[in-house]
Amino acid sequence: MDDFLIEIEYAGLHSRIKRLSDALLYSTRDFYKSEGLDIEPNWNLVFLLLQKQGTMTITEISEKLQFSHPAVVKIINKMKKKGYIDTQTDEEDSRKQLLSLSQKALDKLPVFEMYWEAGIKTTKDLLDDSPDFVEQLKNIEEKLNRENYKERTLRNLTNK
Amino acid sequence: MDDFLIEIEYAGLHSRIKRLSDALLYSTRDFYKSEGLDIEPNWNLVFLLLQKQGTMTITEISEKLQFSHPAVVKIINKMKKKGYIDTQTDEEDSRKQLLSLSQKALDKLPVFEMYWEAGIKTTKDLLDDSPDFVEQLKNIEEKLNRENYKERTLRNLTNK
DNA sequence: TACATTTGCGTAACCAGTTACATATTTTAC
DNA sequence: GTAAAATATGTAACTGGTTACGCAAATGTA
Repeated sequence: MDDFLIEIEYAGLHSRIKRLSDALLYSTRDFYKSEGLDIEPNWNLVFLLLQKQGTMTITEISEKLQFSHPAVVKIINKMKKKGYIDTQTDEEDSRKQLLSLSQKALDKLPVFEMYWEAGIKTTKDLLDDSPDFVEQLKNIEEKLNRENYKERTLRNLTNK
Repeated sequence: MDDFLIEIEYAGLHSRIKRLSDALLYSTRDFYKSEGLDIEPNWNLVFLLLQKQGTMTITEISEKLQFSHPAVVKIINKMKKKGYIDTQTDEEDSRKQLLSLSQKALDKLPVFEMYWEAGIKTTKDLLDDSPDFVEQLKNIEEKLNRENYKERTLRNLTNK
């Protein structure tokens, strides 16, 4: 090989994870574009959520995905612009925007699902000789939920 | 729990990897800031490279890290602004900028290394009950190097 | 030797996330 | 019933990556 980030072992791990994440993201976007699909990465998450729940607010979605709410606002605004999302203000709480899938979204869903399925198939293929990856990723997520990287590292510093 | 991205299994994996990558990145930045360190994530990679190689060009660094060259330009410009990088133009090829660590960088290195070591310790702790994670990450990287996500997914689409 | 190609690097525009701040509305507490 | 606190959402500014484009210098080739 000759991949410096791998060479330096633990010192390169964060950057490798970012590199992987970016590669998947850009490649997914490229995939949708090359197939002429009017969707973007992450929209599948919103489709899935709204399909399941019917109607949700920005805050509910951001909690479910564990994204910041401005991130969700951005995603939803784009989806609205493409006509996939209907909104109405909650009658009992006028601050809340009730979001749901538009008719156009429902119509296109079967086609989108075909493409998303192909992506899932790819993900499974990528993992088929790494049977513990997902589980061990979950270990890491849980540890970081209990105590984040900064706190842990401060602790490691003072315990030198 | 109640983490939707985990619930939906393979459909949420890319976003989980991004979420993890972001969490590490932001937490690292926060860590440096809270300790009053004048450094940013990724700079350790440049320090390591230049320490090992003495002098490198933008292009060489971008190849080593497998980052795009504009990404490296941005990192180096920031490091220059803080006085950590000396540059001189190559006498044989005036397009090339020869980059090296400044005296200030060399002076501060021992302190920085102490902090980076604490980070590596954290990373090891995060992985200590996930002994296969790094190796299986490498499997994935290698697969994607051979054929990227888009190509794989196009193939999975037509082979339905 | 001159012209076409390649290379190095800088800049602009984009992208998907973040934090910080603002505002309007609702809820709580006295 | 009103003031204070909390909540929902929007917006601005930042970050760290990308691709696309441009230009100057070097290299290859007829």
